[in-house]
Amino acid sequence: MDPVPSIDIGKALTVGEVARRSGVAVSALHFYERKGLIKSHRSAGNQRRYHRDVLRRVAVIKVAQRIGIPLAEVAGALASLPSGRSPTARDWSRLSARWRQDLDERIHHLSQLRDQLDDCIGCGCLSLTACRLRNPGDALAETGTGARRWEGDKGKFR
Amino acid sequence: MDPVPSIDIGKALTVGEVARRSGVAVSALHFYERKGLIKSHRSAGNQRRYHRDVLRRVAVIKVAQRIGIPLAEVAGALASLPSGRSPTARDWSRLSARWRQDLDERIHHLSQLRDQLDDCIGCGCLSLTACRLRNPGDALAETGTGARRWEGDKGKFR
DNA sequence: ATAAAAGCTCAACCAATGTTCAGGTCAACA
DNA sequence: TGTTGACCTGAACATTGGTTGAGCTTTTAT
Repeated sequence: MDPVPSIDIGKALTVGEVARRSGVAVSALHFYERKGLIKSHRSAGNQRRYHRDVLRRVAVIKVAQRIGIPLAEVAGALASLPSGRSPTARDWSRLSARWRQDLDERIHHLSQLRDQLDDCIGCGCLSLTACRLRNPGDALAETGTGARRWEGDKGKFR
Repeated sequence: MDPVPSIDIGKALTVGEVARRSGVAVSALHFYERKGLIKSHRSAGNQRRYHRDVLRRVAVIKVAQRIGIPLAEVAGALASLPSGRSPTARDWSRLSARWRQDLDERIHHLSQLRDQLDDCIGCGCLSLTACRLRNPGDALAETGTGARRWEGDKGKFR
């Protein structure tokens, strides 16, 4: 077996390996690192080496992205995890429950919008005074200055 | 070949007036014009003057934005309208029916995602092989290279 | 030993939706 | 007539989530 396993490092992963196994591009991993979502240590020759738990972290990132959570928020959430250890099922539970709420609100928001649109298609009004579509603020508050949320996972032209 | 405004021009609107009455910034109106969503003619001194129907067009734009239709698509839709005349109730009906579909799909998409998330919160797995959240493609196809859709109307820091 | 593959950094660029600024002009009111 | 507020253009900047390229180094395979 392994003659020199000081601590179970379990073979660090290179950036290319992480990219292949997680399905995100190398450039994206660099980017996530700059943004503080993942960490690496360096080889003697200054190349990135990742602990295996990075795979789970990237998985969390990808799911959060699909839900529509901006990276900055994911960064905060991941930072709240005890560093050094891999996110456990319990950690994931905590994060995902929060994000689920977010998702739910978004769905609710869109559903209300759809209902208003249905009304409006009927009346065809776009009336300045009466149309609820044109006059938000009752059901749909313009909730301050937040990051934009994207829905789709498109935009992967390759 | 237009000696005098014979037809009821009804006092053209300045860009400031349109901004105040439509609730969008002057800079946004310039932008919409560059993108071909609205048109203006010019005063003797090269200032923009708008026909009143611009207000209705801007209303359509704003609603489309809330629904999450990218401007380029709105531009196409507005261009398909007989130019020169204001969008009628019937025009609006046609457009909004299409956009409603779009909205519906988006809601559906998000709902599926929520259901998957619910499953996953329960199991806490994020399993590489089993987790549907991590392995899209069955219910949620990564549908090609489309424009991103935004949900919120935030990001108006002023 | 050497060549190819993979990795490094930094900068520039993409798309979408605008805003802000600088420098100059126009229009309306007193 | 003068002043002030509204308007003009063009360029640069902002945000989010990355990608692409140039130029150079490290690692791996033959």
